[in-house]
Amino acid sequence: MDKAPRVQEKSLHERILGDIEGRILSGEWAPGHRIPFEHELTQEYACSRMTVNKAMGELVKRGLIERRRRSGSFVTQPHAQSAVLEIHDIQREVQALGLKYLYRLDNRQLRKATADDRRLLEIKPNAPVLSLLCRHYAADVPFCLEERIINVATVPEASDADFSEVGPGSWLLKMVPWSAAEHRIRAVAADKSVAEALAIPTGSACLVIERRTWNGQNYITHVTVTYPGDRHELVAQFMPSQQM
Amino acid sequence: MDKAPRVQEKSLHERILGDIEGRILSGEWAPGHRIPFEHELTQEYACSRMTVNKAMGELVKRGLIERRRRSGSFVTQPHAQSAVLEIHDIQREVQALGLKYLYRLDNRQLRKATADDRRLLEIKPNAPVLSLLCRHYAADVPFCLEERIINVATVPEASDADFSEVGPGSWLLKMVPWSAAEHRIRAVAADKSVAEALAIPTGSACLVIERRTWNGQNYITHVTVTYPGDRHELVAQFMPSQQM
DNA sequence: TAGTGGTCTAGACCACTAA
DNA sequence: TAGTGGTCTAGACCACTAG
Repeated sequence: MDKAPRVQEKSLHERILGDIEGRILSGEWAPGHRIPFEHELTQEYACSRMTVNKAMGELVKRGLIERRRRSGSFVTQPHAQSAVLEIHDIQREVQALGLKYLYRLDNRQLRKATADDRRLLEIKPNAPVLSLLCRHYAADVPFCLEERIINVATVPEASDADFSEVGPGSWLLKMVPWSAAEHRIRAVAADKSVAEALAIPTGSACLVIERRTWNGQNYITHVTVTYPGDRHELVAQFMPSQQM
Repeated sequence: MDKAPRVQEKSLHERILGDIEGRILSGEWAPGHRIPFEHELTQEYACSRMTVNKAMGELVKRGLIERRRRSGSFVTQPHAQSAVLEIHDIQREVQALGLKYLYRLDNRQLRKATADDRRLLEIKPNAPVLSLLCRHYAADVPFCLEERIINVATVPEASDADFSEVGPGSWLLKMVPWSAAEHRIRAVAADKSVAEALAIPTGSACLVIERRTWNGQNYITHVTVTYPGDRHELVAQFMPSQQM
């Protein structure tokens, strides 16, 4: 079959996807509505079933429809919001703000895992961990405080790195592949030591991001990053999925 | 028996996807590495190009590879961490904790947009907005404070709803389709009015989530939810993208 | 210009399940 | 049992771009 190659047009499956998504988001097709069968769309768009199927598969991934064999495809009920939160490397983050970046290592300690370490990294007693305390500065003002433990068994090279020049976050990102991370985000009042480290009043509101990174077998590292609340903000963009 | 086992076997494109993803995450294929051409994978897996192509397309969406015509497909540089942050309906959130949920509307006002409203919703001067102030309780203790404005032009039904029984969040989720949302997350110290509303000391650290929801054409609503910092935590799980 | 990926076709068989 | 979606095939043409 010949096709008219028109310039600068969306591909057909994108157009089908967009049409249906538009009808759902506009409310024209309410939750529960059965959308046309693949073979009907095949006729409507004068294309093969594979092309329709690709669009439908994407709608499923975006959570807009559910498909049931023998029944058809149905607009889903409104779902919980999920947002994509981008958590950047701190150095990049500061430099993206156009500010001078400075890193400083305050403490470095190679030791046996404490009870806390064991809980955070889920490792055995006496397993070696590298404990780091460091600060990141933006324009010579403390930007955030980083408290990190590294599971040395999973990153043996870490025990040789001194982290006096390069932050452990950037170093790990380059050295270690990881496959999953858990984040916890909360607000806390700065205690005395945090307040001193960040040069803010004791009791100030701080945004704390806790992150634990997993390589598929073990936890690699646990980090707590504390930002002065009035100087930092996390931005998350909801997207149905990835754009096509 | 030669018959395939009842165990749910992955489809072929999922297996290809998993194999390649595994090699990338394990570091076997470092960033910049060129992965086999489609026609090579076609031979390796003894399948058609479409099947390989489906897996490759998914790897692109997950941000693990980049593809260039005439050059091939390459493992991308380590990317910024992105995490999927689920933001739930507050009622569900409280009930999921096994606590009694109570909702209370403190203030409801239909008015012309102020300068602030215009900035937040990107609407014209004097456009009508519905302004709501309400509180959510868990086990009879204030759980969070919700300050919301609704763009009445996009949700005319809102001007008739009184929101004395149902929270505007749940109501909107049911009534209005939306396609995008922006979130801002920060830590702030409770001012006097917030402190009173949440029954916490003035100056306490609070986690603030600001969200603006878009229907593809206009902003529908802007909401600021304030949680006492010591009673709430956001949890985000990193995932490469959507699971297949 | 040659080789890659992007897209699409016109079928096919199968698994699942509502009727 | 019949009809839906899930997956796959063995081609094809085209756009893009490195060489």
